[in-house]
Amino acid sequence: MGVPPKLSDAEWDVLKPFWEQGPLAARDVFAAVPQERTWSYRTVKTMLSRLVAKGALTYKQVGNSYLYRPVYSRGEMTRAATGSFIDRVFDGALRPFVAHFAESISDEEFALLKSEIRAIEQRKRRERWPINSLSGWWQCRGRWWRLWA
Amino acid sequence: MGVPPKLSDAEWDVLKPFWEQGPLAARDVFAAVPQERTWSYRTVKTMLSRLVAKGALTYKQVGNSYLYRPVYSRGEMTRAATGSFIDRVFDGALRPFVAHFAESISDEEFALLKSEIRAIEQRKRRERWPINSLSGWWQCRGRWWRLWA
DNA sequence: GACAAACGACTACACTTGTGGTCTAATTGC
DNA sequence: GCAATTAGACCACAAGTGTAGTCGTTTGTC
Repeated sequence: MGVPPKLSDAEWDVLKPFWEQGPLAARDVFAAVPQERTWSYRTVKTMLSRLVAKGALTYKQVGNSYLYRPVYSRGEMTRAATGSFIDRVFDGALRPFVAHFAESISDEEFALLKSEIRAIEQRKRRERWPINSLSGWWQCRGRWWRLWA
Repeated sequence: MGVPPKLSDAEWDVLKPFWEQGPLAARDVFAAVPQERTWSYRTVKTMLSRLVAKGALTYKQVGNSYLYRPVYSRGEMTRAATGSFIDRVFDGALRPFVAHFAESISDEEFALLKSEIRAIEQRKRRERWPINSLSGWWQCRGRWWRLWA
């Protein structure tokens, strides 16, 4: 529980792979981080520790390394981020945000927006973001480890 | 010229009054800043200097004080901020942003969004944000000063 | 003309962020 | 069993941010 913490730019890049790939060890995150970020492995480690300190990640010891896992779903994090962004830039007012947003996009994007709206209207389904399909097991060092008992 | 700089949370609060009220002196900004910010006048001064250093404000000496003026319009700043936000949180992809956004809002907000879209579709006007109506003159210390010759 | 008020310049200082290094203990390969 | 690798713990350091203080000069007021 609690509220999703605010993340910096770099921290978002560290967190995103988790939502796509499930729980990861430090070395996996290092491999998954965007190439534009020419980070050293150490830097990734620092990021992970900070994200744990902030409450965005938890970890579980597996063998002699940590397997990290996000605390919040992508939906929760983006919802919080979008909210605080609108607060900061638009004083929390949705209307100018929408107005500005809808105006600054291209015609194609605008068409996309409309069709998206229509689609959402029709099927009001949840779970648009792929939720980590955690199998509950993880292979490492030739063994299988049980996760999140 | 140039690209709008990135602003911190507090800096947005300092900049907003300019777009609503036109050029301001430090004391006016101090008066205009949201009350939640229980800033000292000194803090506002520091913010102003930093915004000048960042290229978000310019100033002109008027009497013995500075009259500050934003370099970019609100539209330019919000466009830049929205872009970098979508980059950070949604990897620059508009579609998930729209999808997420449209899904996380309430029914009323959703209706508002649709009506806004329809309105925008009909009158594709520019200038949604009130542009500073700079008179070119400013009163201070009992005299009128010519601005931005 | 003197003095207080106001203003800009410069300084301070703790916290966060971006980036990465050292040290030591555990693990693994041979 | 021992050396090489790898992991986590802890440390470093510059830039940016939030918040404000001091100092010297200008200016409005009496």
